[in-house]
Amino acid sequence: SRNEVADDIVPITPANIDELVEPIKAAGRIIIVAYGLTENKILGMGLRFGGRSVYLAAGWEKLAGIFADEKIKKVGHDLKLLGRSLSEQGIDFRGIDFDTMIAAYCLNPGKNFSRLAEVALEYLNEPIGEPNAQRAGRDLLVIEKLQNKLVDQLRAQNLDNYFSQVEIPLSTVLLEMERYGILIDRPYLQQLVNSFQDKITQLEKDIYQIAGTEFNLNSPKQLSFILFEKLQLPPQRKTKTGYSTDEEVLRKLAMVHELPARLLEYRHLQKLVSTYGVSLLNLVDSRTGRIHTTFNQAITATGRLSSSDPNLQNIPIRSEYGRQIRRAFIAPDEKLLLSADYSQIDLRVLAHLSGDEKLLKAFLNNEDIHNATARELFGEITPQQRRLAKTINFGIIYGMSPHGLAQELNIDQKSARDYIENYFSRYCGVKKYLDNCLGLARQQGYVTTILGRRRYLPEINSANGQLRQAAERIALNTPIQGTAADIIKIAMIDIARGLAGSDSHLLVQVHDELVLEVPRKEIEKVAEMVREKMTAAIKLKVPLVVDLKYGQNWAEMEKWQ
DNA sequence: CAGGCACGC
DNA sequence: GCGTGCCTG
Repeated sequence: SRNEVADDIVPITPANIDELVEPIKAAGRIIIVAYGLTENKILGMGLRFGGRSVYLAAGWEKLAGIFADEKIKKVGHDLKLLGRSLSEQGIDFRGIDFDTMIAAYCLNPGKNFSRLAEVALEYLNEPIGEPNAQRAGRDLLVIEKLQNKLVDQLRAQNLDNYFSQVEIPLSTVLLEMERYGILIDRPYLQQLVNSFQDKITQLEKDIYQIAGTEFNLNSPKQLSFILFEKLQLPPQRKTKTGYSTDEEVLRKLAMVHELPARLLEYRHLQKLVSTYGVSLLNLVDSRTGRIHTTFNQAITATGRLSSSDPNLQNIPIRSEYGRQIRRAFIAPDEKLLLSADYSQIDLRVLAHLSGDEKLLKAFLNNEDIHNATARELFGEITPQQRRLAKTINFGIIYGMSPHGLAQELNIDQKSARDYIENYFSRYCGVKKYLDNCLGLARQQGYVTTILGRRRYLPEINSANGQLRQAAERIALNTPIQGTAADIIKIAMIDIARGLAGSDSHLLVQVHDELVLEVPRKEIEKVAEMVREKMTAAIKLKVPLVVDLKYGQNWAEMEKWQ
């Protein structure tokens, strides 16, 4: 049957491409495969429409009108990537209708379906060979068959709406965000890198002097020798390969020796320079001065997005030096950055899913949730008790064990267990809900989010205690984290629609935060629209609260009302 | 390529 | 709990 498929595809010379336009329009639907997308180029492209397949080795710009036409439905595998590539060549891409990567991800987000071959193997039990001249013809038919199969399975899991109304529209929103990019203040960032680099050089000198020898500061192995053998400092913790030299360890050692203190600062600055300084500067588009990340829509097991090249979801914020990096993300003069983040969305989701009376009441009264928890658990709200309550709240969301909580709070496991027991006796709705999650997970082999997306947990009944407990934490965390992800996805689609045709743009999503670029004149209108779309994305038993900020850069922002 | 480490939510 | 990325060896 391979030959039959291979014969099915017709190579088209650039001169004849124009003749495809009318038939494609008549078909109204086109399956696309593209090869060699890596270097902002395309090596070849297969198209299938109206029951026939063609292969183009060049000349697809003549089909720009087809690609840009929203009414012509596009079917393929990772179409956002194709859209990015076409965009580099000045060709707009609209009308994403079905994506086998995203469909397969919706059905099983725990698996890697980044390549068509992996989806074909899973759902058609059909291996895909090495690329060759006939590859496109076969891939087009594979996608056609896969679509039918995946549509059936989505329907069977009642995910067809979620797929077509959330994930598919989202892929276009993400494509636009990637294409638009976020502006970088390059001279500022370069200057900042230089000044950090000077500090690093000085710290290196100091550390070598204190150690009495030069060594590679970036090597935990060499550092471990200096700290624990040469200087005879007390090791705190072991790793697989030796003694740990992580931040927690160095903090302890810093109390008895000055080298670890310097090293902490060195590591911090080195991290900022290498991850957020140099590499960020290298990724700025020289034409636009902007950074164009890639949002991965089909990577995480919980349904969150991820971001890479560069990762804009882990830009520093906590330390002062870190905030200086963040300051390099700017709006052009006539515009502002608008940041909108969900307040405590995870705990609000937990309140909704569990129906716990105390948690619901705290949010309905718009209380500070960590204060409310502190009052409930300890009867008082000292800063210390609030911190404790906050850590416990985080622990609940992460399905944290007594062991994990003990480590986080630096207390013994017995005390940690007491805290957790106390929490569950006060918030018994939460306790019941989490127990029920575990029961369902064990019985069904999966857990679900509010929109019905599943995450399978093959290890949930494992005889291996470590694996089983890890699966149990996942079972507790995924419905919460995954539901929060569902909610912000809906909000993004609604906001993008609200912005259509305007000069305001979504730029970045950071799990519970959206960053937009907005003309100064529109800031009030857009801020209110964003708040409205985010709070109304989904109706929960508690209100969704959104905090808005605006400013010329991503670090220095003022509250919006 | 795995491990250690560190940045974010 | 969920990611990405730098560096070393």
